[in-house]
Amino acid sequence: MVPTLGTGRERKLGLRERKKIQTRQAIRHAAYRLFAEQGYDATPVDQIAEAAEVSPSTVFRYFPTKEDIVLTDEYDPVIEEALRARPVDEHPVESIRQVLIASLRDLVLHQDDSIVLRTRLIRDVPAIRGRMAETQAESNRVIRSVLAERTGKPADDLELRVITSALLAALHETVMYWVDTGQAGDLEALLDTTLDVLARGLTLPPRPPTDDTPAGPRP
Amino acid sequence: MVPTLGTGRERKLGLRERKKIQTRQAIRHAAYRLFAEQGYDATPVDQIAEAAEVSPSTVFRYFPTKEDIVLTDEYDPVIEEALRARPVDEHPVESIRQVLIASLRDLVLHQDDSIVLRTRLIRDVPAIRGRMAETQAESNRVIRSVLAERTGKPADDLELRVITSALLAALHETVMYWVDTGQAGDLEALLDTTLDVLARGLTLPPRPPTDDTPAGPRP
DNA sequence: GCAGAATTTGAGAGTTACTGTCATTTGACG
DNA sequence: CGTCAAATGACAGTAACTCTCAAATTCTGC
Repeated sequence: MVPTLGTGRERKLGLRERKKIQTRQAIRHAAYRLFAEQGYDATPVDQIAEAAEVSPSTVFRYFPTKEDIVLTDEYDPVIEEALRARPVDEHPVESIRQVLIASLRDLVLHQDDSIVLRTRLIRDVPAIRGRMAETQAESNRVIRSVLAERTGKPADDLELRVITSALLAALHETVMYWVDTGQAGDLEALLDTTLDVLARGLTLPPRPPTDDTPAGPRP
Repeated sequence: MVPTLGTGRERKLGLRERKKIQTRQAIRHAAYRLFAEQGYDATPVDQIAEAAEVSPSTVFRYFPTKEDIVLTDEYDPVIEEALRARPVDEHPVESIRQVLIASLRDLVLHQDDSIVLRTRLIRDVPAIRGRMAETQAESNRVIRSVLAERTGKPADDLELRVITSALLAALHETVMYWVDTGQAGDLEALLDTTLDVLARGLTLPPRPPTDDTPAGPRP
């Protein structure tokens, strides 16, 4: 099969492709609705299929596992690109900080609240939480490869592995904290705190907030 | 295989309790052997039950999920106790370092190679890897509570959560690295490297080891 | 437009990890 | 020995997948 090269963008999606995207979204929307209504475990795939008006086979064709209906994250390429755009000699923690804050603002701008739904499911459903480890491992790999490129170190270098895994775990924990506290605080400020702790070498703050600085997040 | 009965401290346990321990081990040993022989996914629980000479019901009574046959770690209480024994004002990263190195030496002393088998399964089987996240979350909670006690901070404090999750993720990554490289290097030295990276704020080493400058503290 | 190729879909049967129930067995103990 | 509680096994049932194959749908060359 020889696709016509360089004929514009993917503006001209065939009917087939469009239907696929449509089906995918139908399944996901149906699933999210049912999960919210009756819970994840209490919602069989058959029911999702029925609600999305497809056969159960089709659901599994689009999402290899039920968990994948919730956990399909397409942020990795975005993060990767943004990360590559940072100055080469910048401290990794600082680079991540900038990239995350930027994409976070983007999300807020687009009123995308699916993160909250997703994060709640990740927190509450063990199966999803487990599968989350997989996607996090993937992000890990992506970020590590960027850091490897710019430091000249091999991608399987222990120190790189440690840096990225610790970083990602800490960030994940921060979002969890945010959701745990009802998304009350300012996520940006929380991320700042987290990255500071990391940059500080996992120590507690050098001085306790005994003065009248009203900086702390108040849930 | 003839089990040696009633030796050592098991004397005080009733026959019932001893049989329970025996059954538990029989299941686990059968499972490990079959997993090694034919792979995890290719080994149904029924087969494990048969090999262990118990009914499938019994297997599920001892291990709620198939993954739990692999992932039952009873190290948490040990770690917790050892951690509490450290000086209160010690840097958390340093406390962990000491505790881990001690228990590591203990493992090597007892010729316990189940860690390697386990870690390989964790690396290679997605289902187990996923469930691993759960047990790690549990360890997370335990360690966090110890740190909370000695710092006076609430257990759900963001900074504590960040410290423990980053720490555990980094340690897990280190063991993975060790297994990836065929358990060739010295695990203690690897742990040192890792904890140094954390204490250093996730930076790369200040200067590459090109000259003969006497390095920092090397025990 | 149309025939045929390629792809997607649905239906159904099969496997496996679990869950719940209940009768039987087995160790604990006076 | 007899009784009681705990452990076990047999069985039925559910739900998440997997595989296979035929029917429906879209694409392609003419």
